[in-house]
Amino acid sequence: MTLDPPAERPRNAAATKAAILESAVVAFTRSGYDGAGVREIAQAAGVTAMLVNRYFGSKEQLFREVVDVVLAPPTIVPEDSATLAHRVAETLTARTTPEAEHLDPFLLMLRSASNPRANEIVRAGIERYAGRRLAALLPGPRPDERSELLLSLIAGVWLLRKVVGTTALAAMEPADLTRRLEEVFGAAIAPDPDEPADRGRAESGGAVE
Amino acid sequence: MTLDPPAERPRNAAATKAAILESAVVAFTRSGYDGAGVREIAQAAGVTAMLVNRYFGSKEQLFREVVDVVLAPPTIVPEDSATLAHRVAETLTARTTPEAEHLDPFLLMLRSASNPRANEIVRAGIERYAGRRLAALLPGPRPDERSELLLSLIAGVWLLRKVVGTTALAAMEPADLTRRLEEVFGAAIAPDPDEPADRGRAESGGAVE
DNA sequence: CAGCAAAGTCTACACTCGTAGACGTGACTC
DNA sequence: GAGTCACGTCTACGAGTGTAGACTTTGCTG
Repeated sequence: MTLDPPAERPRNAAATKAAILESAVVAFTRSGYDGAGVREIAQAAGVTAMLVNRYFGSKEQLFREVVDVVLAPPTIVPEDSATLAHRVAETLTARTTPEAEHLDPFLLMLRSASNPRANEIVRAGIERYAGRRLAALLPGPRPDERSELLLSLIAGVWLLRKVVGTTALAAMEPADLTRRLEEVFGAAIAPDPDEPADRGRAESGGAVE
Repeated sequence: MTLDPPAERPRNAAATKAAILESAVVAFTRSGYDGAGVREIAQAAGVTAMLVNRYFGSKEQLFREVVDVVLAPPTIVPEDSATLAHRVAETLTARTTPEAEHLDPFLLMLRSASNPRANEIVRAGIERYAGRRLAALLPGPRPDERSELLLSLIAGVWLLRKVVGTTALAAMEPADLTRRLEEVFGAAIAPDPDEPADRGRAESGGAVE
């Protein structure tokens, strides 16, 4: 758990700032941008609310840094695009079981979608990190469209299975769900469903930097 | 548009209550449960904030009625399960184009997901209306699982394409998106991907490993 | 036309939120 | 060991929220 009891930290700006940031990640992921209060974040970090604004300028700036921190490391680490659908399906299933308490970036996105400012910050982050990184793994034309489509499907499963918590989907047998999601994701990222192959073929293999 | 200018309505309890409810549908769908204020809802209906509580008891009760009103009519009206994937894909694509301003129940769900109370109300509504109705159309075993899975995928597309607004997905060619979504949805609701057909058929024994 | 219950409004309360400025206090340097 | 500057806290403000009770006005009915 990331719930430190007030750990009597000696005075250290860097450590305190890191503690606040970590606490903010937890709070924003659990309650969303509007749902998490500055005082609550500060208390979990063992400081006062004012220090949050002193180090991060404002709640919005803090959220911006949280999004960066959370989206920067690769969430999905696929080795090759062949087994991508399977691996994503497997990971997603595991992280969205009722018992799991994984703090996923998707939760942060879902729970902050109601606030327009936070939403815009998340959108920029998604495109800059997850979308681009995923698109680089997809062969065929228009990889960005298929990568964002895959992200959207993943987000949807997170939403209904873990946030909203609809019963049938939440209680679904992991093996069954994984197998079915693999089919679904495969259809989403397949190079071409049935359209002629000449459209936008030029950029195949164009690795991003 | 549902934005009435204060239309000088004569005193009529039923009409006023209906106006408040309609205004609440718009406000909650646009801003979510927390984002929409009682005063704002009342003003759009041409009344004072107090009247809202007088007629609906509380904001939460109002939201409950809104969810009922919004989820009761069938959003997706498929004739048969064969063309279901295609029709859903088509409708979803049309409603999530950047130009469209359709107030969809999915938006209400997405934007209210951050609030636990509202979330629970939405969950109950989804299961009671959309999930059950959709499941009735799906042949094969465990239709509830596949119906909720389809709903989750739809929600995900709504989220990224219309709420978050990621660029590639939002700008995607409607025909391309429809075609691809049809494949995806087809994989989600297909009676059985590759598992033997005897599983889940006889659930009286409950021998699910 | 008069009366009266219903429809609608006004004022106000208790609370939470993010944030600004003034004020202690700790740890490191000479 | 004393000075000093960064680190951290305290008090408080202004705006916003949902809601309760007392008040006023309207439309219907006799």
